[in-house]
This record gives sequence, C-alpha cells and structure tokens, in this order.
Amino acid sequence: MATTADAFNAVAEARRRQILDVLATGERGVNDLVALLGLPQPLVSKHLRVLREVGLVEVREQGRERLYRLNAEALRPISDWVKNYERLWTQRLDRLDAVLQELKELQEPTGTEQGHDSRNE
Amino acid sequence: MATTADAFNAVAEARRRQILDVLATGERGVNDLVALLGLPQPLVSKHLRVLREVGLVEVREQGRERLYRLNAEALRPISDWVKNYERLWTQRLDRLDAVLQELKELQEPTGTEQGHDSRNE
DNA sequence: TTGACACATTCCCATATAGGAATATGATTG
DNA sequence: CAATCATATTCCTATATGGGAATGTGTCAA
Repeated sequence: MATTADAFNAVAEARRRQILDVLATGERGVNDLVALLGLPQPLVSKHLRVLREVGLVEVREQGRERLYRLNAEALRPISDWVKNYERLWTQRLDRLDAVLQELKELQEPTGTEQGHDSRNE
Repeated sequence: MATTADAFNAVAEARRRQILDVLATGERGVNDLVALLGLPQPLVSKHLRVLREVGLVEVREQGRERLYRLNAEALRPISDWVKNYERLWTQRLDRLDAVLQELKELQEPTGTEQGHDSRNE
C-alpha cells in the first residue's frame, strides 16, 4: 500500500525535510544532525535510512563516522510534478489582477470600459 | 503523528496526484473522476476528502453533482520548498558538464568535439 | 584486549491509512 | 411520495509507520 518507497512519501515527513534542509548546507555526521535537530539518535538514523532508500541522501564512511550528504536530484520527480501547477496559480493571480484593474476603472470612469465576465469553465 | 493534514502528505499518495492531474484540466464531477481513473467511487470520494481538507481542491454543488476543482495555490508550500533545492542539482549538472569538458579537452588536445553522454553516479 | 564512541538495528506499541463492502444522505425526476 | 442518481460515510481489516527503549555492530584509542 502506501509505501515509503518514493521521494514523495519520504518528503511527506516534516522531520525528514528538516534533515534534508540541514544536509543542503553540507555533509554531516549523524551526531551533528542529532544535535542540530534535537531528536533522539535512533530516530534520526531511521529517517536517514528512509531517505537513503529513496536515494535522497548518500553516505560516506570516514573513520567511525558516517557522513551523509544530500542527493538533490532525487527531488526532481517532485519538482517536475509540481512545476506543471505553478502556472495555474500565477495564472489565477493574473486574473485577479485583471479583476482589480476592472474595478479600478469602474471607479474612475475615465475609460470606456464596462464589460466584465467571470464565469469560468 | 504522521497526519494527512498538509499538502505534502496529501500529495504523497499517487492516486491523489492523479486526481489533481485530472482536475488540472478542469472542473469535474466525482463520477467523471471515477470513470477516468478507474477506481471505485467510495475510494475517490475518500481521496477527495483528504484533498479538500488540505485545501487542494474545492467543491461546488450543482444539482446533484459535486464539481471538484483544483486549488493549485495550496501546492505552494511544496513548490517553495523544493525550489530551494533546484539550484543544487543544476549546479551539480554544471559541474558534471565542467568535468566532461575537461575530459574532452584532455582526450583531444586539438580541440574538436565528439562528446557523447556518459553514465553519471 | 578493553573501553569508549558513532551509529544502526530490533522489539514493541499506538496510531494512521488505504481499500473493500455495505449503507446512508441528499437532490432530481416521475 | 417513490425511485433513482450522485456522492459521502461508516464499518472493518491488513498493513505501514513513527517513536521509545534497549541492544547490536563496527571503529578507534589506550
């Protein structure tokens, strides 16, 4: 069912987003993350595992530390998906602008306008 | 705990993304969605409820139909969040380009091209 | 080797959730 | 009002998940 097996699910958890946010600033060991996020270490390790399994982070072993780093490209599916919607809300704001413009013109009858519609679809 | 109470979680489910994808093309009644997605009606209604609760869709009643439409702006938090990461992978690709460029120059000290892809990772 | 350190894993529990089946609700038509 | 259409809700179950506590594993230092 609802697997945690893709970036969308991995990122749905706020803590994991926080982890990514930290890693976006550079490679970090687990304890760094624990300290920065104020979460119990096992919990951080678990979240890191999920992130690893979907390719959002990569590990590098250095001595007895495990340095995690972000693999931002794994966010592409999300970025690509959401990008298709961006124009929809900018479009909508544009229409709002148009309406406001109309109102303004009605208030200051300098122009010749008067038509207005607003039935969509 | 892991609530379905925000856009990130709502969108983590593939079916819900599908629903949004359909609604992105225009207002639809539930049965339209059922037909288009090939899912049982109660399931669609449940997903629509989740989407409604996080503000991703809005309903309008017309006769005995309920027309759902997308509210793309509710995707902004996702868009905003992921946007901060986009430069990271383009950056990385730029660096890859740079590396490839170097290799090319090393291989052909004269400086004519012939470049072709490569496996990254 | 022993012990400390850094981290991962396991066990356990409470809750959340998707989905199926059946049923309820509300508007429309006859 | 009865029948029907369109949709929502409820009941139920299997599974997934986050988190806590305790423990395991591997590395380095003395």
